[in-house]
This record gives sequence, C-alpha cells and structure tokens, in this order.
Amino acid sequence: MSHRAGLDQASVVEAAVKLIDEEGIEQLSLGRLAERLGVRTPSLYNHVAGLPGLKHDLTLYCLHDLLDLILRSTVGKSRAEAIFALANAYRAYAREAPGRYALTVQAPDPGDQEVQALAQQLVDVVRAVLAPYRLSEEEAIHAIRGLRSIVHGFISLEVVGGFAMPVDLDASFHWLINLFIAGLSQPTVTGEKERIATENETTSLA
Amino acid sequence: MSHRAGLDQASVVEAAVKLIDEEGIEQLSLGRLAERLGVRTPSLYNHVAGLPGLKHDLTLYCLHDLLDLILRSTVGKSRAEAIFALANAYRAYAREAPGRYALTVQAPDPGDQEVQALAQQLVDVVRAVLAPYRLSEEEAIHAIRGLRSIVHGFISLEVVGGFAMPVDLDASFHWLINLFIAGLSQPTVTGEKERIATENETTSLA
DNA sequence: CTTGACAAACTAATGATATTAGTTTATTAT
DNA sequence: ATAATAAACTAATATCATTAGTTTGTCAAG
Repeated sequence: MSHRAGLDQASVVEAAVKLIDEEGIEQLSLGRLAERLGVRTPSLYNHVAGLPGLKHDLTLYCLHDLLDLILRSTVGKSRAEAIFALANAYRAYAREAPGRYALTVQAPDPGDQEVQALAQQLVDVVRAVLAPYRLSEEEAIHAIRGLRSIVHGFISLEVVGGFAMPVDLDASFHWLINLFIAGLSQPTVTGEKERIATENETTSLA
Repeated sequence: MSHRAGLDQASVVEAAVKLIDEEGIEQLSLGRLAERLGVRTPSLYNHVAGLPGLKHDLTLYCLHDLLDLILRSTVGKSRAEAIFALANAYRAYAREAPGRYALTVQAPDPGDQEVQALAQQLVDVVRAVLAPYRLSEEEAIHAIRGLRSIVHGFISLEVVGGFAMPVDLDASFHWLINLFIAGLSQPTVTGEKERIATENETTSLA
C-alpha cells in the first residue's frame, strides 16, 4: 500500500481544491495536503513546484472554473438580463467556494502569461455583456471596471461578514446591480458633463 | 545598550505599522519586528498577545486611523461633494498604505467588541453622508452597502493590479462614483419597480 | 524474461516561524 | 535598602517549506 501512490499534477491540484473548499484557504499547507493524499510532504515536489507553484496551478484551475461558469451563465442573454446573470454567477461562485474565489482575485504575477490570458478572458466576458450599450471606447473601460468593482466589492465584503445589518443581502445586491444598469443608459452619467468637480482628489494621510 | 529596550504596546504596534508600510503586510513577522526593535522575539510577548494579538492591535490602530481620515475629509460637506470626499479619502488611504488598508478589511471576529464598534462608526459615516438623500430605512441600507462595495471593490482591484487597461484610473473611479450618485436620485432605481426579474439568482457551480 | 532507465516515493537535514517555560535583571515603590 | 514587578533574556518545542540524496516501483527495450 505504501509506494507508488499514483499521483500526478492534476490529482494533487484537485485534492488541494477539495482541501480549501472544506477547510478554507488558510488551512492549505503542503503537510496537510500530503497527509490527505497518503504521502510524505516532499513527494509533492514531484508534481508541483512547492507552495508557490501549487498556488499558481490552483489559480489557473479556479480561473478556468470561474470562466466556464460565467460563460455558461450569460450565453444567450443580453443587456440587463446578461448583466444580472453575470453578477449572480460571480456571487454564487464566491459564496459556494470562497477559497477558490479568493484565488481568482489574488495579484497575478505580471509575467505569468497563462494567468494573464485567463484574466483577460474574464474581462472580455464583461466587455461583451456591456457591448449592447454602445459605449465609447473610454466609457466602456469605465463601465467594465465599474461592474467588476461592484461585483467584487459586494462579494468580498459579504464573504468576510462585512454586512451586519438586518436586511436581505440578495435584495441589496440586486438593488446595486440595478443602479448600475440604470446608470449605463443615463446621459447624465455617460455624457461629457460631470456632476461635480473632483475637489478632494488629493486627500492625504495623517 | 542591551537590557531594557523600553518597549510598550504602543511602540510595538507603531513599529509594526512602519514595517508593513515599508515592506508590505506579508513581511510582517515577530522575528522581523523584534529585529527592528533591537530585541529578541519572545520579548514581544510582554506587549502583545502573539501574532494574532498583534494583528488585532494593528487592526484597531488602522481602523482609528482610517476613521479619523474619513471624518476629517467629509466634515462640512454634503451630498455629492461629501460622497466624493469620502470615496477619495478611502482610496487615498488604500493607495498610500495598502498594508494598513488590508487590515481594516479583514474579517472581524464577531466577538470583538472594539473592532465591531469601530467598524460600526465607519458605517455610520457612510450613513450620515447618504442621509440628505432621504432614502427609506431599507434603501438606506442598500445604498450604504452599495457605496461600500463600490469603493472597496475598486480600491482592492486597483491595489492588486487588476486594472491593466490603458485608461486613467482616477477618471474611472470618478465615473463610477458619479454613476452611484446619479442612481440615488433616480426613481427608477430607488423606487418600488424593478428593472428585471431575478431569473438567474440561483446559478450554481459546476 | 531480464535488465536498465526513469520517475515517484522515501528519509534526513536545514532554516524560518511562532510559541511556551523558566531565568535573569532593571526599575520602581515601599 | 530591599522586595516586588515586569521586561528582557535563553532554551526548547512544534510546525512549516524546502533541498539533497536514496530507495524502489514501473515500464519498455533487448
């Protein structure tokens, strides 16, 4: 039973996914992972490049995971329906698998081609969902950043328990996405005029 | 020079703040901190309750820090001007001291009275800034959550390098806050009617 | 069927980290 | 002056990642 556990990179990464799903991202260590796989810690180095390598591989796994979910949730939909589908899919992923979601958000190494490419594909889905609104080049980028910020911000505050007040979270999320969609069609927002000058742009620290 | 370095809790916490400002939150360890203070690692246990205790103390420090900045930035302002001031102050803090900002966002232990109280004070500032819009009880909560999500989401994506596209970040942030403010005054958003049904509310994982 | 190469697992050792226990010693108050 | 307190120390343990070097399945070529 001892020698030749029959591991490979895929089985190690999948076991790591199970581990962070069940015990949280902070419980991920090579020791715990090896224990689950019935193997000694150094054996894992045959399949992943240490802990940093494992995290990298996990990130790729989760980005694929999330991209697939997002694509399937938005296919065949457009405009508000597509935006809601996208936002709800993101949120569902983060709620069901917070550890995996966290991996998809960590700072990507700028030199990592694979991660960059997947991150770009996620951005492209957002861009496609916003395309029907016929925004200018620059406004499209504002809108992409805006939607990502809204969705990520709400989700991460929610996951971390940052919303303590006694009002339905689904309703708040829906309200916010709705506000965003309304803003997309508003000349007040998307037009040239600004609501107010940016007087406090340079607030500094104590 | 050796015995009696004259430390206390405040000086340890302040040295830790300097450390994370200069070298990043991930470089924080009792060993590095002790080295900077010219002391052996176990000596720190006379002033903080280990690494978890230090992080707790740091969180309190940074919450105070941030609350003070936010209060000073919004005093004497109202409506859009106040919202921009609040948002810009938050963002300035996160950009200038990402390590400290990260500490203010970590999951607070629900049993920790002090942290809860400070977090509540931050929420209260947001509530006060939104008060002039005369929202209903429930909508006020949606709006508070919404503004926090927007600001936190944008900031954390920005800090992590998540915005790669070649458009000015200040402009995107301003655009998004502007959209939020516009939505606050819109009956389409704040009213009873919803823009679309929540058909995809239950998207699930693969 | 044998054998040799390869790779997967192992043991052993090192270095960083946090933490606890127990000791010394400076300061401070009586 | 001295006794109590608290701040620093040393020493030891446990966990973790990592590297080096060794053993041993497995599989394919002869």
